[in-house]
Amino acid sequence: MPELPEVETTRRGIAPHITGVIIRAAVVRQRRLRWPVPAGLSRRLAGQVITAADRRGKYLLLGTSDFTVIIHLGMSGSLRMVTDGVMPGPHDHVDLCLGNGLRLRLRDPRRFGAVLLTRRDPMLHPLIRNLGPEPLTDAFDGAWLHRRAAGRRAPVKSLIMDSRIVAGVGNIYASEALFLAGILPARRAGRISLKRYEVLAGAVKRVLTEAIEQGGTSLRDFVNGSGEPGYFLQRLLAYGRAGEPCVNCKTAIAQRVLGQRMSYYCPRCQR
DNA sequence: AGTGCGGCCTGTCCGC
DNA sequence: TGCGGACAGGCCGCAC
Repeated sequence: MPELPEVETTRRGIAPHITGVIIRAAVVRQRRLRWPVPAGLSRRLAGQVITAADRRGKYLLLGTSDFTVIIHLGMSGSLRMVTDGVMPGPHDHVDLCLGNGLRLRLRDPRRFGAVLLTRRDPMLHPLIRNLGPEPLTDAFDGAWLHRRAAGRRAPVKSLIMDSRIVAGVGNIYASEALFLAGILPARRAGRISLKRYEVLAGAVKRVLTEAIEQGGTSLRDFVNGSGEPGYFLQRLLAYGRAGEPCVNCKTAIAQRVLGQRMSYYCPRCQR
């Protein structure tokens, strides 16, 4: 489900309900996610106050008095606030039960998501440590992309989906950004000019910013912390539009698998 | 070091 | 209406 805009939408939705609130307990109905949910989660979190709801790439970082709860939504995960007493569905795997009568509930049918716990600086966690810059900061720009692309023969789409290069760009927004930038997704990363990478970096920032403003993209079941869908789906120009006319030139949008992921592009506008 | 895959899961959709 | 197979928003860990 979620790329950076969907995770950010989730973060903004839940933050007001959880920050400054004490955790009473955790209910774990299914431990087997991407990695096992830590043993003793409820015992360790009971009494902890949530002090922050941050995001790094696609990871949500819930800071508490002594820990950070690291949450990843994988392919099909969503988080929402429910009141105590709302019955869990079959894929509602974890609840954080809060002192204000609300629960933060993780639903994840495919179980590619994760709930982890660390006592240390979360930025040093193995899953976080090697992430590239946040795409919406100044650390991410065309010069950075151009430098990291040097010598790479893989497709540029694979480059911008590599979380070590830039954090949080997934399959939807990679296709969208390349469409906006007029670059073919299959073009070899090492053979693109600095000038074009500057355009691409701008396109990544633009598409992610606009998607956040629209509350993310709901393809199947993405919902924000209140259970509402996002509206960026209606603004997708390439992703999922194979065979439909390009908004610029009317040529049929093409699709092709690159790096095991489906890619969508205009064979005329993108070079 | 960079690249390409298998694998982890369930739900949905499509063609027969 | 049922069934098999392909596919889906991620990404680690491994072999080469």
